[in-house]
Amino acid sequence: MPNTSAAPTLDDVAKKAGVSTATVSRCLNTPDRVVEATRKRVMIAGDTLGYTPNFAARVMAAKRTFTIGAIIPTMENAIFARGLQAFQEELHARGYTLLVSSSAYKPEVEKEQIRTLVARGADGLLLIGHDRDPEIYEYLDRQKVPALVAWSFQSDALLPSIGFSNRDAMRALAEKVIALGHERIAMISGIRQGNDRAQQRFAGLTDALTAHGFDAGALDIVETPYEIENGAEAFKKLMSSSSKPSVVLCGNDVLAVGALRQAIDMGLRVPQDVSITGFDDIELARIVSPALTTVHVPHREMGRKAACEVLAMVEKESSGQSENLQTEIKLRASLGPPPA
Amino acid sequence: MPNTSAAPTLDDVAKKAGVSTATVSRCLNTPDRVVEATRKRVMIAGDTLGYTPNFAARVMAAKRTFTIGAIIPTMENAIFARGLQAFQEELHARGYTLLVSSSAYKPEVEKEQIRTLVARGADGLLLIGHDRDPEIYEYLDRQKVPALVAWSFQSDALLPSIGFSNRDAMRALAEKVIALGHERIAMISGIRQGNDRAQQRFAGLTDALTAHGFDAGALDIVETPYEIENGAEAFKKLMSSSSKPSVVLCGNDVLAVGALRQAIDMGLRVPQDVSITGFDDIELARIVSPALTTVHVPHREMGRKAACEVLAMVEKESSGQSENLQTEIKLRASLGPPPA
DNA sequence: TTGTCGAGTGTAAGCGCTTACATATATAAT
DNA sequence: ATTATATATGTAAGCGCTTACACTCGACAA
Repeated sequence: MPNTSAAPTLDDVAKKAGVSTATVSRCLNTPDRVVEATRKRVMIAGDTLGYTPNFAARVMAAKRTFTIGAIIPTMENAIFARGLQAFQEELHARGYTLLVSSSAYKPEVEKEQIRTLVARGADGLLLIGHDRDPEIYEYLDRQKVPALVAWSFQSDALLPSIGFSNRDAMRALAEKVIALGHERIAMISGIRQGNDRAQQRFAGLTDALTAHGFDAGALDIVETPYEIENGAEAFKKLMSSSSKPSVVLCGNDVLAVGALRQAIDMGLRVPQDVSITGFDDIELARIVSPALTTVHVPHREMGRKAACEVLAMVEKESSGQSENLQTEIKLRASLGPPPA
Repeated sequence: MPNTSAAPTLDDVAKKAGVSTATVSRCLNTPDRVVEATRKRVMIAGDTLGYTPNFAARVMAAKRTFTIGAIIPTMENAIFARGLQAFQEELHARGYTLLVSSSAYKPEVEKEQIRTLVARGADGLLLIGHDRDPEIYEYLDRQKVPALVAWSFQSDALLPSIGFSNRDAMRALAEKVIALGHERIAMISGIRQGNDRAQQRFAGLTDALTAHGFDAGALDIVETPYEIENGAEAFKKLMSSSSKPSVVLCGNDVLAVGALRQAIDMGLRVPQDVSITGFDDIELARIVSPALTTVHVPHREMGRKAACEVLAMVEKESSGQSENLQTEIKLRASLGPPPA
């Protein structure tokens, strides 16, 4: 009795077309190995039946999913959106599908999601940043799932990375700030624990401070999650300290926008009374007024290159080439010389 | 010979623990059907081996994936982010995983992704809006995959929906605008083709215009993709028309922010010279200055309720209840009376 | 004592596909 | 005509898991 109520299977198509299951399978996977007439018959049978291959079955048999998993810290803002979009576009062009999850910046959530994606047969993984439980690296190794890190370049890390030096970028920005004459410098950082980008950005700032004879240890810094409101709150806190900063460097644009908003709400003029800088150069940075001075990250290039490299690893053409992309400082209105 | 190089399977665990595969499976799925001592032994064996169940195999055997798929038009801005986050949180709390793809507002991409998600065994689907090729509904029906629509409420649609009336909401906003005395009204709409939200928002505006004796046919409207730059460009175009509008209603906040930016760049004061409104009330709407008057959509509530309803459908407790959520007009600084 | 029952575990049959290998048929070379 | 070779298709063995069903064994009632 033919399979009627449930979704049609390859077997149904084979019967309908009067061929074996192998032939149907070949029509789908290696069409040039089937003669035109047969293929046509099979395709028609498939179409009339409304056949869609069962993915799980295919995966089991072929041990390949043509799926790449990506775990990003957040989808709530645009920080990773553009890069991920480029990543996905490149994957799609090469016949792969992207599965995305967000970890909400929580290491244990990330860990769980890595396992989930691997269990789902992801052929490769894209992770953000290098700082995580070493157990995870062992696990990936054991499962033989290639993984690549983005948004952070580190040549000596366990995983290859396509990214940029958060440290150098922040240092370069800090140099500009110092060159303008600022001496009362403060920072609003994201939570550094488990986040190497935040750590490196902080380190970049202290590098510059130290290089110019400042006491980096005395740096006024507030550490807070990457949300606009937190940026605002942190800014308020910094401005109420005894040594009001003349410039606040923020760990990313989201925090900077929060700080900016708060500055305006407090009646401060930016940059006449206080300067504010961001990091990442997301769209938001150009939208706010004054526009944010920030570090431009080549998101799309990073996403695209990461996709190429992950696929090269998956297809065993590469064991993982790292690449350090160039960032660029975007000087915009939110940064000016310190008040006289 | 034991399975050494590859990832450990349930069989390996069974051997190591000295039990049958059935028992290992039961330990994982119905632990209370296995006696304490055995279970412990199995768990230890699994842990030492670093065992992770193979998802595809599990799906094949159990015909359930505990996965819900969602296809949203874009991840590039925050329009769907908050609602999706709530959706995902609720799913996670109920033991389901969310798979997200974005269609870039392209119907054919959405179609392909629906097939992909179904093939991957999604137990249920979340879609945005009602306007799509009927073939898709037939397909979902045939595959017996329950689907729910969000971001748009329509009681007579093929699929149940948890959303709000885009038409009523836009109409209400337009009423406010008209009540302020505006007579030269223009709109920047998203692409309406294949997007019922855009269609309905447009219809809401014409409803209000008609109700107040305006000639809705003469409405100055620019249709453009939902990107900030497009909003800016559209605004420029509108302002160069013979009848400069005194207010521009935008199809969403992203377009409105672009328009606002452009207005400022053109030296126009908002709202003294021109008023601008948005739709959706994403974070951005409160960040820009002046803050955007917009329609507040209960994103989180919608996401959470959609999750509950999809799961009810998946678990056959419901055949799909629709719900019309209330929106609210947020009057902020970007809307004022027309210039004298 | 014997029989009944239920709890705990094992056996083995698939789930829907891919693919190595076997087979059949057509074509070319001798 | 015969054999070699290439091309097209079929056969059947899994992939790693779940689960219906069978089995064993001790507790308990008759």
